[in-house]
Amino acid sequence: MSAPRLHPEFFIRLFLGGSAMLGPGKAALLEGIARTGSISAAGRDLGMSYKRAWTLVEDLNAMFREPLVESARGGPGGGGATLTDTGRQVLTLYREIEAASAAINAERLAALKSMRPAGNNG
Amino acid sequence: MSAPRLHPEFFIRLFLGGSAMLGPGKAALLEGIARTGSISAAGRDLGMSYKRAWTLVEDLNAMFREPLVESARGGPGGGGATLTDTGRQVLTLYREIEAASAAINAERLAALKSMRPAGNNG
DNA sequence: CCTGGTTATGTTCGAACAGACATAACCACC
DNA sequence: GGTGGTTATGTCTGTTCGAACATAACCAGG
Repeated sequence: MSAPRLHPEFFIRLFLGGSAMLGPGKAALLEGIARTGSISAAGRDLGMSYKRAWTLVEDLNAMFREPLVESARGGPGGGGATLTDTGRQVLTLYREIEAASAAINAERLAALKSMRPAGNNG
Repeated sequence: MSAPRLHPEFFIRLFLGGSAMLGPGKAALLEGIARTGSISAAGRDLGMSYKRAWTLVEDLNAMFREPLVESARGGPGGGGATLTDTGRQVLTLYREIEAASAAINAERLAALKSMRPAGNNG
């Protein structure tokens, strides 16, 4: 196993106006940063390059009035990154949206899956 | 205006196991076929090439036990395509999932949008 | 002062993908 | 029998996207 493949059957991508979009990748990255305290560590966990992780963070910080991630070069451990209050709020809202959608549609999703060919269920 | 830009805010992509996924594009295509009775006409409406539309139809037909689209070459009007019962069911379920998710998360989505910079609402 | 781990950026290469052409088969209709 | 509109496929090409590589700045700690 390489990246802890998030399985969900339910991928939600939010379009917040302009080209600002928020999906599973950015949410997972925010969560990884909250957990590890580092952009690069979060990126490693998710199997993405530091460059890509950093680019996503830049996108995230640009798409809200206040940044979601605060970062520091140097210092103890070489540096690090943490979620701001706004970052935590956005992540929480996204997770709630995911969970609520999955819960309210569980039956419909099961109906769809029951129409699939045998042996192809994930 | 080129393609009748589907409303968005809320894009849901379902992973049904294996590489089978169902998202807004395929749903719109199914709807277009139901409306126009033709793959190419539906493709034109959505601003996609016939090739692409046909490829998506092939995918859709392969991912369920029964085909979602039935097509005929030649005949009145040169040919055409229609949704099967399965096709209508799948489309209906997907639309219901979209609607239910949007409804139950309207408030959370508004909260997210309120955090965006001014003048960038879509 | 040197080292190590991190943030921050630029550049380059390859693969995946979408779009544009091109063609053939099919059949009601005139 | 030709025409027209459609389904059905293949090929090619340009573009986009990610991965990989390379560097630099930064600073606590030994």
